[in-house]
Amino acid sequence: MPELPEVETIVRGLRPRLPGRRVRSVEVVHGDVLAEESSTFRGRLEGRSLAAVDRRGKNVIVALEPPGALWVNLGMTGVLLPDPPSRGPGAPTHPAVRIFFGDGGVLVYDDVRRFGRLEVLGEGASRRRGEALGPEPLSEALDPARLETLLAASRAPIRSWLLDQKKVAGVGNIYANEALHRARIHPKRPARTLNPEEVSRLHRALRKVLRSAIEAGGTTIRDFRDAGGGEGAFGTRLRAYGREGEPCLGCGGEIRRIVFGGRSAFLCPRCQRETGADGEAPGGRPG
DNA sequence: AGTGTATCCTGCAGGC
DNA sequence: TGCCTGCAGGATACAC
Repeated sequence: MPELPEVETIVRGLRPRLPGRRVRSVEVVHGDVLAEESSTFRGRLEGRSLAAVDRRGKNVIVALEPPGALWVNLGMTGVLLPDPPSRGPGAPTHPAVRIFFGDGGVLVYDDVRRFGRLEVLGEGASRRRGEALGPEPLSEALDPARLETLLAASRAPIRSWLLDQKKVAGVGNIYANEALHRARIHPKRPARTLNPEEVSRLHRALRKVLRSAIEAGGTTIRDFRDAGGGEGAFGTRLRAYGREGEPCLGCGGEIRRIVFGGRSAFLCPRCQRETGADGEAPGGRPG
């Protein structure tokens, strides 16, 4: 569920609230969200302090003291709620892990489907985990030249390429579709067939859509909540994702849904041609 | 290397 | 109202 903008929104909400707090105890309600044994997880966390909150791709990283890090991948429906109310609006509905602090507060990991994963890593393992992910799309590390080089190495459909966290970190199905629509590139185009102009458009569209979504506090389709339990406002600004049958805001054509790679893709067949767009010979060279 | 499929789970919308 | 099917912001493992 949460992609880069949603995770960034969560991280910004947690940042003023977690650093400096010491873990007194950990309650594991559903051990299946842990990448390790419950006892191991608890033993690694209890007694340590939370030092900082950061994001890498779609992961929340809580730096620990003594040094190490709690990595949280939110899966489809995971949320991190600091000091939530115990009942009423904003209360956890499916708590999986509760981290109790010495000051009497609590951080709840709540996850309806329990596809999320929490893991406490040492410094080295945490660094290696970060290095295994592709560059951050909003960082200087991913300029158009770098993107072009990376794309040239792959025949995968561009939408699948964007979803691969080892290629670029943080892009999920919503923003992959949104960026491709804005860049007028068909989701199935093999990555290596994008010409420099298209790569440039994709680079710009990706950054713009991610930045705008962060500004809006992310996209709430159904489950996403920020650290305060609030919803993201970007849903009303989606141009392709989830708009099957509705008019394309660019040309008035009809947004269509296709399925490949096991996921829905949304596109405007007029703005995003699979072949022959603008006479640029997208779709690849014969041979 | 890339693709299709299955798996982990629960909830919700839509059709009947 | 109930039952059924399909679908969901993710990640991974497997066979081909």
